[in-house]
Amino acid sequence: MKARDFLEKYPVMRDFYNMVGGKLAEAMHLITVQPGSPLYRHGQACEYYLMILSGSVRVQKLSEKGQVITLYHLVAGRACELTTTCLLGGKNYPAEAVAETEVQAILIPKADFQEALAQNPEFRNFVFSSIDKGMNELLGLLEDVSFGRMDSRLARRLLQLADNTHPVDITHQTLAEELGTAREVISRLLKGFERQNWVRLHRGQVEILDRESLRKLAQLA
Amino acid sequence: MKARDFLEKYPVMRDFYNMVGGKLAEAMHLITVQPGSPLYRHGQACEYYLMILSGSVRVQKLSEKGQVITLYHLVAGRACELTTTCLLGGKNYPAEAVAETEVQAILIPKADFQEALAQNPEFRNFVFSSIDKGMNELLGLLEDVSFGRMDSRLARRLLQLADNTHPVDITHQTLAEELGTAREVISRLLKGFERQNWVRLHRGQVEILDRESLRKLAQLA
DNA sequence: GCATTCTTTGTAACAAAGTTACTGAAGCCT
DNA sequence: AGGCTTCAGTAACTTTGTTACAAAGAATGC
Repeated sequence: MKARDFLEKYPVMRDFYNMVGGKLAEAMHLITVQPGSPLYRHGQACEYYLMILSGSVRVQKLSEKGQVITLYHLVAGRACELTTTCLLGGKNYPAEAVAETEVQAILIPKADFQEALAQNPEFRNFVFSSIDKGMNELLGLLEDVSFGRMDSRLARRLLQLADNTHPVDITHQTLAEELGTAREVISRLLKGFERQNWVRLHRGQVEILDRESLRKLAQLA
Repeated sequence: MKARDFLEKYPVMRDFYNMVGGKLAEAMHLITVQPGSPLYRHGQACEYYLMILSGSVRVQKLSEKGQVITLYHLVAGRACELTTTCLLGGKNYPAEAVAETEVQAILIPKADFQEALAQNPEFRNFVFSSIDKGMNELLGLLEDVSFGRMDSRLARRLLQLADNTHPVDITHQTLAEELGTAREVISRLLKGFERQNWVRLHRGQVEILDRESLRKLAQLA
């Protein structure tokens, strides 16, 4: 794809494109991933720098018993920090990434990435602060999981999701995987929210009735 | 301190010293920290690369309510990965580090660190894989906190601690802060272990009687 | 349409972990 | 010895996680 067409199609990438320059831009691969398909799997070797152009990706960690917790989501313009650290460290992926929608992404081969990292101070800076951001996000999650109450965490997540599309289209199971808990816990809590008239529940959908009360619950811890 | 004396005193640093070379070695500061004193605090700006020469440091995250969870421990020869990411990203510390014993450490000023990072491929590699290791350790902790049972986690930690010194000298409170739970939970679980004759409890000390049973408990998740 | 099957949700009963509120025991200091 | 501080024990209760089903809604096949 020509640079012009590329930038016209993905305007979020303007700064990135200018930063990395034409040479790295040529090394990039463009990929499309279907919803539900993996971008990478646990244990897989890490060969490419990964950045999302469009759509949404869930990065999650599985336990041995098949339990799931979502680490973060990748949206347009965000590089996957886990991939980046992995690439730097030369180890295999410690988690997996799954497309939530159809996803467009760019891959930059390891060698080209490393060359750019060595030669381009601006890019180096970009990569380093992205790692730092990712680490901080993970620490926040750890704090939340360790000390936060589940009702509070659920309320917060619902509000976040409602910012994008209101009635939030999501199953209890998926919410459970977002927060690293069991489906039954989510059902129980949501039913409680409904009794307070904070939400109305439908199959595969949560309708938010009282943002303010949810916000208050989300606040505390 | 002369290089010779330094290496004689801290033989773990041989490889590191050879890697970074004399120039960086001259930029290093040597510090001593008393037990209980902080090496850095949450919110503080990060100005130095940090590596431990002797003693032991606990790196921990505090919640707003004063709850504590230990992220990892630094021992001789280990660089603090959180410090490193922080330094790369230019942000403030998202956690704190406290000396558990008397600690000797070296500090490398940010500017010297960055120069070495740019110019020394071997050092770059070292730093990158250390970050990767730190990230993986944190992900492991997250998994453990999210899905592991507390009795299993406690058993594992006791065995780890017993590897260093046998009767393990530690209070229930400190164990709780290691695992990110409440003191009461630890007391309850330890009392259970004692009833099974797996341990004997003393003030500020846990004596391990049945390693095998603890190991079995530690195993499962 | 109607039966079958799969997915999603509801719920009860119980276990594990976190919280609140005390009590008592052990060590330290004067 | 008496008083103070730190550490440990425990009961009662709440929240969260687990196990085990049941039922409702949606999709599929006939």
